Amino acid sequence: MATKSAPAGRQVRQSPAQDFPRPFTTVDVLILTVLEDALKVLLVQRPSGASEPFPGQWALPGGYVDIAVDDDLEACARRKLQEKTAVASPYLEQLGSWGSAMRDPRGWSATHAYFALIAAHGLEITKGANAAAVAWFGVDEVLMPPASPVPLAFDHADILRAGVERLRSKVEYTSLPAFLLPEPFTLPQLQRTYEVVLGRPVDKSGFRTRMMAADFLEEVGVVDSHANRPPMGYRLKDRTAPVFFPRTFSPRR
Amino acid sequence: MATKSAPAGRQVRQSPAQDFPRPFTTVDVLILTVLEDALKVLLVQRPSGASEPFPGQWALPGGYVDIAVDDDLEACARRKLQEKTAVASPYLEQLGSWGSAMRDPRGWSATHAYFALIAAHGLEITKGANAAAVAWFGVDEVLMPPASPVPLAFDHADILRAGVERLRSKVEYTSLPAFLLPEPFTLPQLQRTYEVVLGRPVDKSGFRTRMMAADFLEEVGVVDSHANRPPMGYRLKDRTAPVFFPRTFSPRR
DNA sequence: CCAATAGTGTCTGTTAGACAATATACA
DNA sequence: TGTATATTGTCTAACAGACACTATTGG
Repeated sequence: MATKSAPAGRQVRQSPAQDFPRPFTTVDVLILTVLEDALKVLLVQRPSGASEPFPGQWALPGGYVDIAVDDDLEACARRKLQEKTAVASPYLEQLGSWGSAMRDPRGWSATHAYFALIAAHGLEITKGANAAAVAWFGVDEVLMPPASPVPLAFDHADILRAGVERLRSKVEYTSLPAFLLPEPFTLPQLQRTYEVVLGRPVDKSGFRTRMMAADFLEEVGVVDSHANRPPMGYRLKDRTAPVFFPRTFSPRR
Repeated sequence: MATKSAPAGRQVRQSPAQDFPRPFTTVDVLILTVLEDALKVLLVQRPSGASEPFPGQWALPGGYVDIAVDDDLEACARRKLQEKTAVASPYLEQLGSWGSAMRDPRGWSATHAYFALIAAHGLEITKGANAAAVAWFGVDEVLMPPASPVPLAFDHADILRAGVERLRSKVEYTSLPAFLLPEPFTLPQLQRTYEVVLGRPVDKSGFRTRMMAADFLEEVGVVDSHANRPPMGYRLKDRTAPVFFPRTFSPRR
């Protein structure tokens, strides 16, 4: 919001300062969901051409910023998200950036990582244009030490680890897990999602009072049940941002 | 509005997949301190050459990644930090990245922003190599709406705003302000620092029990005082990372 | 009736927040 | 002694955590 805008007309193509060789710039997206009571990440298989780095290995969806198409980094991330899933407007947050001389064998590169939370639903995963395989993997499996059964390309394991850590810590004091469920969802479902992400049980009564006190849910009528009391269905009042709880979940040790 | 001239002709050597024209890559550093009971940011004046963007305006210290010198993004940030201040190992955290077609008149660019917390002390600010002016500015002054008395170059006001917001929110539940003080510091000094960053008073007794419970301070002997009870001096047990408090500061409303 | 899950009530130990009281320096 | 700041103590209302209890469906 710098009020003074520079004259926009000026087109400098080659100011001396730009003689620096440019690193190449990519965007990677961490697409997370909860499926089968586990936190999962969407991975794509890299092309197998001999000149490609990490041929055939699994990697985060992503790729070069296309300055002819992408207005900004977030638009680029949304484009790549759209290419793999048909999800229109998921929760999307910038995770950080990773850049170094060594992370890509082709040269100095920097990637801007985003993470998206989506509802797995009956979601169709669309194969990439180049028919590359796309699939969900349990994050704990992918990150299993010391040797992952699914070794990721580049430094994508670092990025995944950072994303999962960020999610787990934010879940302690935000409503983020609600973005992992399709609407309408019930409070028991939401609680289960919290438990899956946190990896520990959560007290029912306390959970419910917390959620209601945060005032971010909207009743949308009871949902069907099979052989017991039918639960109330809810949806988010605001799907663009999570709410922050004043206290962390369970500091008890 | 993305479809502007994007000549793919800008050839880049190396492997085929990299025919994308590369955005240029910079790193900017938000150097923050508390001085004269106010949160301040270090700004540098841009060169005044006619071919330079935003000539003479104030900006965050930063610049191009030099792939011949910088091993990774953080090393680049530390280098730029070192160029302006002589501070060896301040607290340094990645803030985020900003990239778009419009933020720099010279073309599609992406910057990786870091923020550093340093003790102002009797710190010597070193003028840049090109003798550019360097100075501290109160962040509230720089960000004053609707028209800042110190309009920043590029989208640096956005970056500053994001950094200050991040700091203010983290201060609610971390020991970050301790990195803004020279060691040894006293609890009243630390409390004052919290109050300056948060912009509101903090209860003395509660503050102290909180700090002691977090167990991140080390006594280092009483420090001189002028005409009253001399306070205890402390230093950080670990200068590399802040501690997180289990609860936010004052949810009272 | 029972089984199973949804949802609410109750009790209790802990603690944040307000503020009062005390400690220690110097003049 | 008084003054100024540092540091500790006390009281209370609020609340998290544990868990028991009630509610509502189908069979």
